[in-house]
Amino acid sequence: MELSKNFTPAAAEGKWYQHWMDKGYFRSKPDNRPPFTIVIPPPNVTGVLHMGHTLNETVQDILVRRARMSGYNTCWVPGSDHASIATEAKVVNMLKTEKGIEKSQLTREEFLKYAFEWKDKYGGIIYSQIKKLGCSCDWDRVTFTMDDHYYQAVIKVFTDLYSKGLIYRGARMINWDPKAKTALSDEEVQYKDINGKLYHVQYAITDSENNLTGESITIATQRPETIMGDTAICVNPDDERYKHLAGHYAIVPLVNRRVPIIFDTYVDKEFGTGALKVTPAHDINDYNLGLKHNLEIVDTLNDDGTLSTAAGVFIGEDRFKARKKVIAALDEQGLLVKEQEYTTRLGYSERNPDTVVEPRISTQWFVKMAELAKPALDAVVEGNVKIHPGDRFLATYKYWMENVKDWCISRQLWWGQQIPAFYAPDGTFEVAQNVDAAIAQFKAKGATYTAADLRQDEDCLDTWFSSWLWPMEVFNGISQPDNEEINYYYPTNVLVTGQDIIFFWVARMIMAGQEYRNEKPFSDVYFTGMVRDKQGRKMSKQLGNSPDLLELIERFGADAVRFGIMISSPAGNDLLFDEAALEQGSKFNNKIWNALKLVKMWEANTTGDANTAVDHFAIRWFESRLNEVKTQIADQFTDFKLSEALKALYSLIWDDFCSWYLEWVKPGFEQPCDAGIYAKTVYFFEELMQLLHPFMPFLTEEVYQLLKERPAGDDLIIRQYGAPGTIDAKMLAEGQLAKEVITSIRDSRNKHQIKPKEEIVLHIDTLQEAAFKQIEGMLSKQVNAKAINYTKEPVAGCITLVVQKDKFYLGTETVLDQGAQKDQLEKDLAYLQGFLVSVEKKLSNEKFVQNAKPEAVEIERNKKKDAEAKIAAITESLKSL
RNA sequence: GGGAGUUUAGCUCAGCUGGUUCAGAGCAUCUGCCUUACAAGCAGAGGGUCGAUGGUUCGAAUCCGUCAACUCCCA
Repeated sequence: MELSKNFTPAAAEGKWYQHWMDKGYFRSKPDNRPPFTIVIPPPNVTGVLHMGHTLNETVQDILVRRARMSGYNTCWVPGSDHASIATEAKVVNMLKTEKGIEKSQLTREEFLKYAFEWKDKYGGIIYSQIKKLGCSCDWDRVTFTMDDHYYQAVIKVFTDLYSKGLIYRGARMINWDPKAKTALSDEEVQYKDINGKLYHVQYAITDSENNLTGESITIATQRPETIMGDTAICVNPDDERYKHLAGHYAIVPLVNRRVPIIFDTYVDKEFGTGALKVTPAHDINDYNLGLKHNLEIVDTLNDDGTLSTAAGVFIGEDRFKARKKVIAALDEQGLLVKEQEYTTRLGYSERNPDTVVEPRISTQWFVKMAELAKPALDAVVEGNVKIHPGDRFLATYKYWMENVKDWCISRQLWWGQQIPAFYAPDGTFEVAQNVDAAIAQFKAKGATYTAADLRQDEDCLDTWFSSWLWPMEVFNGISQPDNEEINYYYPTNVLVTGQDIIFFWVARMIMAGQEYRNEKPFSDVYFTGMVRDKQGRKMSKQLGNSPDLLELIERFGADAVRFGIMISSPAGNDLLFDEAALEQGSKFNNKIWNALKLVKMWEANTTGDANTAVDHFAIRWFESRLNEVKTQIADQFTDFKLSEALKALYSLIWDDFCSWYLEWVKPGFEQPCDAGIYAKTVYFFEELMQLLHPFMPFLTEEVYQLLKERPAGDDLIIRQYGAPGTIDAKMLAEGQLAKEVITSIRDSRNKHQIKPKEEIVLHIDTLQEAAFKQIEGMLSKQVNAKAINYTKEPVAGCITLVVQKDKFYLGTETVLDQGAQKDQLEKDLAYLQGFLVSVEKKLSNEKFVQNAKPEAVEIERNKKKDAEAKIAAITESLKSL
């Protein structure tokens, strides 16, 4: 069969993915093999694949494919999460722009119907993209966090934790997203440095009798629009400036509220004016002060970020517009003393990045974390769950777990699991899996209600409250504990994810696993870095520096994309994405393709018996080299050093196999290929494709199938790895010597400007003639020598060079520049002499000889001997010039 | 403000518990080649005071202290 000039990825990708699917190779059912399980970090159902996913999925596919070829029953579960805030925002937006419907016009049921329609329409896009990448997920297992069984599992866990006292409802200061009108957890707030202003505002003072003293106190605030919510002024008790104000009051401007002056060491004397206005409803620290000093709480904001009636002024104005108006009003009244530039950090909503989060007091549902965190912390600290790379993230994990705060899990949204709390008209409530159970619970307490009397909590649960069950519930491990699958697949083997969700997700999954199965959810966590552009900037839609993945696959092929992303991705480090790496990948494709073409050319013209053992230097050498790399790669996989494993393979294939091995066994022009050598070469090629398969599945399968006729079912994807054979160190050293000799001679030819086509005569002065005799054929071909002679004397009129301890003389037609030759040799000599001096210095140092390990001393002695021998060789050569 | 990490060739990074000619790889650069698998290629080459500075040691890119720059996480 005629092979195309270059490898064409698109055809191979479609063909083999379909073949693998048809054969059911991705499907997994429990059997008696050991399982290797990975659950995909569920992407957002409305999302499309970006570079971060690509890196993630590629890593997972590499691990899964390698495990599949190593005797494991591999199961990679795909799926997505419902992403409540993001999806609800998209659906709301779509309803408004496409249908002109406001969310407020719809009932919950109607809205959810639209949301599910949206999900059905867009939810599958990401799966087809993951397939394009070649990922070998078990597509019969696609799971969605709003599937019926999953929904039930979440409700079950909620009611269970509630009954254990681990979930409670309470009023707390929470992070409020005024755009989405929902609470956020601490992890959903992102802080940014902002240039703001500090406004110094004067408050009049009254004494305890409510008489103006004529004095005033100046506070500094970043948020003048909240002063209408002030319920105290706080100063440090040690601050001499304010000591006399004990028992006095201040008058809040604009609203003329009389508030006490309180004293607390919390206030920093140095900051601002040393006087703090306290607004318990709108600042977490003020809130805590308020609790301590029993202050009134005046909430001056509505849920959409506008001023409430409680503010008294500028009612209905947006908080930022109100700020400007308050400043103007204060200025007008002469109360604004000064404005000061000030850098501060503001919290923004993760899901609405342009929206400043508002601290707000509200009644929400919380998970008590301390108790759940303990076993989850131990699991990691004791090494039961191993984090890669190294302990870099261990410290972060530990810190968070030891200082964990309660988790706010209620969201004022509809798209998600509705909180199963049922309220009676009198305000009492029961948490139960459904309304009937709630009625029964009420009844047990002596209250009789019908379903119509009860009202279910309007809010839904945080998406992470469903995601934390992912490794269990994808196998129905919560909804049907102890089913065959959960017992077989759980705990899973590896979780591959971005380091940015260590708290959102990883920590909480470990908590849930420990709580519900008393077992870790996975043995290893592999954190990938962030994908950045080549200038090191994060990829983002705003910058437009995020490439279109499908377009990249179209241009370079999936294998090249996988190669490019893995080769530049050392474990845990950020990845600087550069198309040059993908180009390198497609060149690698092509290199392998051409090697295949070369080998196929030999196939048609072989001679001899393929079954006769062949004793060829190149074969013996490559066998050892292959085994060496196999062993190395096995270790690298154990350490999750995938990038290094790929580099090792790249070099093994390109340099050792293509540049050396194939050249060494290549038959002469129009000569037949020895059948034994041919068979061995095909075998090596297969082994290489097998090792590379997890990284570049399509190309390797294609080449494997083309190398020879295969019976049905002989597919590379399921071919099992054999144990690495023996590594012959002597063989490796001889191969190394051969390569070095060839390279040095070629270098000499180059330096002396001998045309590639010109043949030389090679004279070798060596003590190990036998070693060179066995490689004469390949040696003369590689340096273009017409004859090889052995000598014990310098050969006049030749280029002289020394490799290790052997001397080589190149006889040539070209007239040589003796001066240049001499210069080169003298340079080498000078270097060696300097080196010798340093070694001798070391050896003459008594302390070194006494203290160093005997091996180290021995090594130095050998270095000395080697250097002396080389110096002798070069000196001799110089004499002959 | 608290914590963690990084700093090695023009770029991206390897270099494990100090000791082989230890200063490496890939990409980029330069030179010579259309050699009958591959010019998306072949054959070669050049390039670095290992962030700075002290110390430990017979010996430091490697261990310790201080400083500087950058990155990330947390408040």
